[in-house]
Amino acid sequence: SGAYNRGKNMVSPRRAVIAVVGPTATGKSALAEALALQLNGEIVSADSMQVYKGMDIGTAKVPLHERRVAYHCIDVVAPGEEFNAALYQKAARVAFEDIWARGKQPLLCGGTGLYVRAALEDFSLGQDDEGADAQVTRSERRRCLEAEAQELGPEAFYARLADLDPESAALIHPNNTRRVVRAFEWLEEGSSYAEQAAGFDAHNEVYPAVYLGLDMPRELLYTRINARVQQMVEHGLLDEVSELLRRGYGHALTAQQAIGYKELLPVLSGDETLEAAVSHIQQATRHYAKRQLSWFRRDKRIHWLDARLPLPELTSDALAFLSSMCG
RNA sequence: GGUCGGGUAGCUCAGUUGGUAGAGCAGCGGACUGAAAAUCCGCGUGCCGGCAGUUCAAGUCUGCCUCCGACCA
Repeated sequence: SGAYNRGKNMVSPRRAVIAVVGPTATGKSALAEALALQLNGEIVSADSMQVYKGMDIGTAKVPLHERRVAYHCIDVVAPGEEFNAALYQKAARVAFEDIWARGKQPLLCGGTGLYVRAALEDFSLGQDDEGADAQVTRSERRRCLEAEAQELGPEAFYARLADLDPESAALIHPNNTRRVVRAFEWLEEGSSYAEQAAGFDAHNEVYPAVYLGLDMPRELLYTRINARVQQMVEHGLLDEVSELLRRGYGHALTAQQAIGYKELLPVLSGDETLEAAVSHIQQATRHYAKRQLSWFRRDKRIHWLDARLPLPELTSDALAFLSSMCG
């Protein structure tokens, strides 16, 4: 993490990142853009799905022709390519430095809590990969561990971790095989999950930040989510998915995870009606919003704003808070 | 008008030979450090349609009433 400290440069309020966070469909992009216009800023997306090219409608990217400020960390890889929090951490920090170097204000905006923390905090994600070869062996190792988990079954796989590294195992639920896999990876890297977890709550800032959160009553949020999903479909989400399929990304790791994409595959293959898929997408998005809230709610640094307010009012509330923070 | 089904959690339904009810989904809460839009965990009192009867004991049996559905007139 030392690599990312800016050394002698004193941290001044002017150098703080402004972060806009909260659940989906709450108006983060609009607020971030309004603030960017006011503050001579540029936007760094903190969204795990907007990094993928060609996934536009379903990830609610602001359309190119509507963007009034520069965006970063959007469209950085193809849907078939591997991407993760470590790569995001680097990309976001490069973007911050670049924006500051041009005398502008970075605004981090997005709903992927892990990415927000990875960008701003002293967030160790393990050893660096060295070149493309390291990348290959890393995913090979992971596949190996997954195969082992598959073969042994979740209980026995977990028991193996409990044997090798009881402290880490104690922090992970036996059913959470994905975390168990990662715990083995930490061991192979000469550390351990438990060792890392000790610092999880520290919130050591690498980049000082001011956090703005957007939220609204649950019922309204869900109404907005449902409407937005409907709108995405009307704006051609189905075509977007079939285009990704045509380009061979149907089995891409990411496309299979993205809400709004995975649910439309059975529609294209004729196994499900569009109507049914839409309600599945709405459902999944509501669940997602809940998970986002439970991530952000426990972060006491966030200053929450009422997302129901019209944009001008919301913006001036945000600006008032920011100036109170910066003196 | 008659016959047969059915009325149990917000929804779909289970409920064994009578012992005062439980699944899935929805909803709510939580965790989270290299897949994170992922992955995982926790939370189930509801006049069992109503009234009466049989019984020590009724969601469960009987009668009447009521509502929904199908069929017969």
